[in-house]
This record gives sequence, structure tokens and C-alpha cells, in this order.
Amino acid sequence: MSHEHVDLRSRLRDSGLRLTPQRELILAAVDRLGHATPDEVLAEVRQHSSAVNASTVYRTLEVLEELGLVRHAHLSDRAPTYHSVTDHEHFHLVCRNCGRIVSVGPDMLQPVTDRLRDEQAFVVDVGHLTVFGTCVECPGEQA
Amino acid sequence: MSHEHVDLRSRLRDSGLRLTPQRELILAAVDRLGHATPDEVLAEVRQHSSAVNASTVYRTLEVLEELGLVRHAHLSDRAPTYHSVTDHEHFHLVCRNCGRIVSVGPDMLQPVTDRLRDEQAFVVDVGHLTVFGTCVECPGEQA
DNA sequence: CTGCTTGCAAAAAGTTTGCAAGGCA
DNA sequence: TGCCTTGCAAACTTTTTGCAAGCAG
Repeated sequence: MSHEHVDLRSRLRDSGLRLTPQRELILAAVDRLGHATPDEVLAEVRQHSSAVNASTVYRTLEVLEELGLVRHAHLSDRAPTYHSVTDHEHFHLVCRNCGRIVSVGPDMLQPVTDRLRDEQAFVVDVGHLTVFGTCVECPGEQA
Repeated sequence: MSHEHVDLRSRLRDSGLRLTPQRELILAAVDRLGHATPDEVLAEVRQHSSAVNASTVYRTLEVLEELGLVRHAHLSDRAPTYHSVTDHEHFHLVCRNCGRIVSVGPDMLQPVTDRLRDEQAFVVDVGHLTVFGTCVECPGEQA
């Protein structure tokens, strides 16, 4: 009944695809989680409703990404993390020591994206970008 | 007999590790290949000499990275790629359409790394950075 | 009804690990 | 000789795929 619901249905239909409970559940889970791996999405869905198969999660995340409703980034050397595309485009900072993840707006990158476009004829996909590094003074939880 | 050889041996010894033919072969393969996945490194080593085990490749790349002789970046959503650290630090541009990979010096990022340090107290690991996007006019091999 | 979707199970891809034999220093 | 390294095989994690049954439109 929400606007998201209607939006998802129409986006799917425009591509000749169908609205299923699984697809609604998975999109809702991604929304709630913020940044989550397919595995975490699966666990979240199962917690809020009936069981869904892992392969359905993979296939659905792929569909949702093609529709532009979610995006993924690589916030670790392991599994990718998906997030919903409700907010503005942003990229991520990841601290290798404390694991802190910060979202940063595209403005910060402007000088770089401009130069890459002019000098390398290259258009940056800002939303997929993950910048690894370390906090100057970090909580030092991990590593 | 090369300087690399001596350098590798001494670096290993400084950490209480040993120089083995496998470690020389794997480092040499990474040097020749430029950017290569563990799998590609394995194939290259086998082509130039006797068989080496896959697990040895993984273990050796890990050791070489700890010693600072190689680095890895994620140039695809699949396996990581390793490159030797002979040249200056650089980051990578990857075109999703044609697969082109371009190495870019750290200067390009200066404005961003400066701002992230000042505004987010975050020090960027430039060498690990991979920037995905598309060439303005690309050969259009893949996708 | 039509054919897109799902669940299931198996396969694939990439990586890790335990352990005994081997070899560098 | 000591113990770091390797090979081998098995286990593991994450993702993909084929196929028949299920369900949205």
C-alpha cells in the first residue's frame, strides 16, 4: 500500500517482470538493513516472515539492481553489500582498523571525476566506489 | 642473481622466513603479468617451470603482500588481482564496458585525500583503490 | 492460460586448513 | 638439525545453474 510498493510493481511491470512477495520482502529487508550482504538479507527476510531461498535472494538482488532500486558496493574483501537507492548517490569510506563505514556525498569527488572525464575520457561510477584506509584516531576495535 | 632476488631473500630473512624457488617463481610471475588473479599467477608459474600448488600461490601472495612486495586490488567482482610494487603507488580505473584498466598516479586524488584527512580524519589507502566507470567512447568489446 | 519465479539440489568458483613429507638455513 | 614450507586432499564460503512445480497477471 505504500508508495514503494506501487513503485516496485510498476518498475517490474515496465520490464515485463512480476511483483512477488519475495521481491517485496527482499527489498524491504535491504531498506531496513542499510548495508547488507546477500546472506544478511536472507537472515533478515527469514526473521520477518516465512523462509525464502538463498538463490532467490541472489536473483532478486540482481533484478532490483538492474531496475535501479538497489546498488552494491564492496565494503570488505568478502561478500558485496547491497543498499537501497532511496537517498542521494554517495560513496563509502571503510576503515581497516575499526571497521567504521562512512557515506560521503559525490561533491567531494568532483575535482577527481572532472579530471578523469577530461584527461582519461572516463566517467566514474561514484555509487560503486569504496575507499579503504584508516581513521587517524580510530576506536581500534578490530585488527 | 638480480637485485630483486637479493631483495626478496633479505626481506624474507628479516621476518624469519625463507627463500624458496616457489616464492621466487610466484613473485616473478606477478611481475610479468602486471595484474593477475591467483589463478592466473598459478597458470603463469606452471608455464615457466614445474608445477606449483594452488594453496602455495595463495599463501605466498599473502606473504609477499605482508612484506610489501606485492599489493592487491579488486578489479572485478570476482577474484582479486595482484601486482608487484616496483613502480610508484597508483590506483586503478576499470571500464565496465570494454574492460580497459588504467593505472593513475596519486596526484589525481590529492584534493580528495586532503579533504578526507581534514574533514573525516581519514587516511586513504590509494594503492588499494579501484574506480569503476565507463570510457566515454570505448572499444565496446565486452558487455 | 502463459511464462515469469521459486525452491531444491548440485555444481562451480574461490579460498582455507590440517597434516605429513620435504628442504632451506 | 630445527622448523619453516610445500603438496595434497578435504572442507568451506559464496554464488550460479538446471529443472520441475508454482503462481502472478
